[in-house]
Amino acid sequence: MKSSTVNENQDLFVEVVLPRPFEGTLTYRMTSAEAQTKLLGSWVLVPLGKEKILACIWSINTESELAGHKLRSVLALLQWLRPLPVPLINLLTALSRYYLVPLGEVLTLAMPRWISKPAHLLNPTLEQVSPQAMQGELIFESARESLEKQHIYKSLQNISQCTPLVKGSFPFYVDSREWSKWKKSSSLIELKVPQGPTQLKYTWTKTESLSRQTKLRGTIKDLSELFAEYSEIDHQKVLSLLVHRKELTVKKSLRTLLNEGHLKLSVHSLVNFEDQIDLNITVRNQSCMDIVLSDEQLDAVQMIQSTHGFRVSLLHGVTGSGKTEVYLELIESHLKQGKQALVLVPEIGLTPQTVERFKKRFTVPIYAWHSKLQPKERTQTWRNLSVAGPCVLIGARSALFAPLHHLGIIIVDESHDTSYKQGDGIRYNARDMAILRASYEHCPIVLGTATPSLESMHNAYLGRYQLLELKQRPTGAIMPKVKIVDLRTHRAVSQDATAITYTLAQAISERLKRGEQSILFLNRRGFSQSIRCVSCGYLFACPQCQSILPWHLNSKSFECHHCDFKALVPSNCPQCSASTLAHTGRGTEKIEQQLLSLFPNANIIRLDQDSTLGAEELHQLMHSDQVDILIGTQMVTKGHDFPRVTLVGVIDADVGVDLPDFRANERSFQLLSQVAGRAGRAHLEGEVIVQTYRPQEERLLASMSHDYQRFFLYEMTLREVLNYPPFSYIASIRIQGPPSEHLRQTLNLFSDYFKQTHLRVRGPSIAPINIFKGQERWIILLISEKRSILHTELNKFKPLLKKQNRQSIRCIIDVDPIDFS
DNA sequence: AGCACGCCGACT
DNA sequence: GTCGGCGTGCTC
Repeated sequence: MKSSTVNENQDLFVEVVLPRPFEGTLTYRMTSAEAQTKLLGSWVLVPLGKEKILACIWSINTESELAGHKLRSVLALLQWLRPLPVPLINLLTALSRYYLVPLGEVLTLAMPRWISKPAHLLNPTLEQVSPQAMQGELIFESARESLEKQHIYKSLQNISQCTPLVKGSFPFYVDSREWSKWKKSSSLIELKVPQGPTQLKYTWTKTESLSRQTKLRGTIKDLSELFAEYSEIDHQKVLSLLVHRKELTVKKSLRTLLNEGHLKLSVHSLVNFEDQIDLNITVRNQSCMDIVLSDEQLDAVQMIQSTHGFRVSLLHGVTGSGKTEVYLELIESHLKQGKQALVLVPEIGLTPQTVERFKKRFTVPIYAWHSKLQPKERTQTWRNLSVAGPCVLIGARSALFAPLHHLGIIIVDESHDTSYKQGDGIRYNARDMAILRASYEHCPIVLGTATPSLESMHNAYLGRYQLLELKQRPTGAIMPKVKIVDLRTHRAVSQDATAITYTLAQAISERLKRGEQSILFLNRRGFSQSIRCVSCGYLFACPQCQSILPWHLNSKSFECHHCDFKALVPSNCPQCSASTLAHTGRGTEKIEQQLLSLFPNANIIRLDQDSTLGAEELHQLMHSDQVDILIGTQMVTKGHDFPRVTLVGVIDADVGVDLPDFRANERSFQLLSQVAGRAGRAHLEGEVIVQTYRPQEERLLASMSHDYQRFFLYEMTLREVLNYPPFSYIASIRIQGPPSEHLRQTLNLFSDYFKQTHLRVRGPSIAPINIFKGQERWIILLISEKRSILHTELNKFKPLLKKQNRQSIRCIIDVDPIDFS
């Protein structure tokens, strides 16, 4: 990219990525005259077929294999859009290879759907008309010629290089007939892009004397006087100096002068993308001066700061150990150096609170980035970021691809959270990609969590990550006592409240008396109804394939999802012959009813997927004394700090562990640890009651004693024996479509194919949950001890997959899947 | 993705 | 005899 040494008008070849599902880049010509600015990552308008679309420059070459072929030229270099940061280009390229997603699709991650008002761009540099030019191009060409006769065309051309043209924002008058004519003649291209990041400064240059001006009166006279005084003048200033005239009249007169060639319009100051970094600016709010870190926290900060450049630090700290303080401290030091910070959080729900906390602490802009953001806000933030100085960006997954140009540090909060893995579309893991981005940015990254994923901890032990532990709670709060209640021996408190044992009911009742709060946690995620014996805990398994048998309401019988086994429910338990068979999977509403029957006077609120309660409202409610008991699913476990909660009850700690998922135990442990962290965060001692049919399992015993190490060692042994991650690498092939011969053929083809490879193959097995009626979903698991082998095989397989991807069958590769259903 | 080309059913 | 279905394949 040494444009200065390239001869004028010598052709360059640029490799561009288009937001289309193409595997690689496309090559276009570009003259070096256009190439005076930095090109890498720049946004250009290119022709593709008969379309004209926005693309991003991935590389620049002076030679090309395709030279001499029918290469087309870049239409325009859109200088008002800031080029994509180079580390982001590298990240997207790597992501595309790692997850086997076409580059073009990957680009859309860093390219928000610019759905603000459509802007218009005058086609400034048309391709040369070739003999074989299409009809459309000829029409266009003639339109351009007629336009070129007007001086005004040149002016428009200048402007459109620097900012998109939006009707009404012209410095001169354009009537709507003319406008629509241009649009129709396709000399204007409609683009959905944001307007330039800053307002443009227009400068007028007087070229000829105005003596030949025919009607030197009115506004024209005013203007000519103005231009006599100033040889160069800002467009806005013209308007402000002629406020006594109607703006439209001024614009019309300007147009006349322009059209007759008395004036030239040149666009001078572009947006200045070369920001200057302010060192040692004040970033901390005055009101936040008195924060004192504990020795542990201070150590962690110093250890992370001890090296410059890229390094992964795993910050392992129990709930309430003050990880956020560590983040804030680290971020502050980077902000002081004029750098930016990126904070990834798992759920949209806790973003507002986190944002508030950061806003209190820092004077620099704090931006939020999540899916609930309005398109307008999103575009605004995207634009702000591209020119931002020191700032903090807090967001979910997709914030990772935000155009931060001075990234100084990345924080991944709750880094164990599985929602970092995107479950549809481009199935990337934001935690892993964040590490990759940090490596390209040469900046530190901190993975914070109370329960590290086995993969992360494994990496820490291998020395790939720096491990930092926060073992104490600076507030002095002690960890809650955890009591395990064996559902096989403990009876329900009453006929009307079958889900609640006497022990739990007793504990709740105590809190009610003391005016403290309880949280009841119910995890019913992705679990179809099944039947179990409440006496011995026996769960019906398929006699043919050992998987858990789901019970179907419509057939009132068991139907195995992995084979063709079907059976009616027996009246007695096959294990202990008791007649105490009951359905699993109790909903939150049901629990609410049961609680009301027990405590008719208690104030109970429910929080689940279909509850309309926002995070703000919940917070307020819980801090008031209008709530005694909160019932909820996953959501109650995250981020909230409710000081008056002293009891957490887990209704059924076994939900989810029977899923055909080797990470089920890990997730259960993480969930239980997190739930336990909700109890007794302030000065009141907390208690956790866990109801379970399997009190002897390690995930429970370890979480009971708040012993991550114990769980880690136990589970790692299992993973090693079974050869699961982190001792192996997995990819899955998901095949979805209506049951058909073609589907069966595809499944057979794939499984036969993989049997010839070096990969371990499991499946195809049908996914437990069929989302769409009449659709089947199959999964083939591919396992290898070497990541490179897995990738090589997947790449070899990909053409085959693409070929089968038809007739309403969808085949997807999922690298590092977390979701096996 | 969009768009054209291409080969088989119900209509002026 | 044509209009139109979407299956297939290409776009620098």
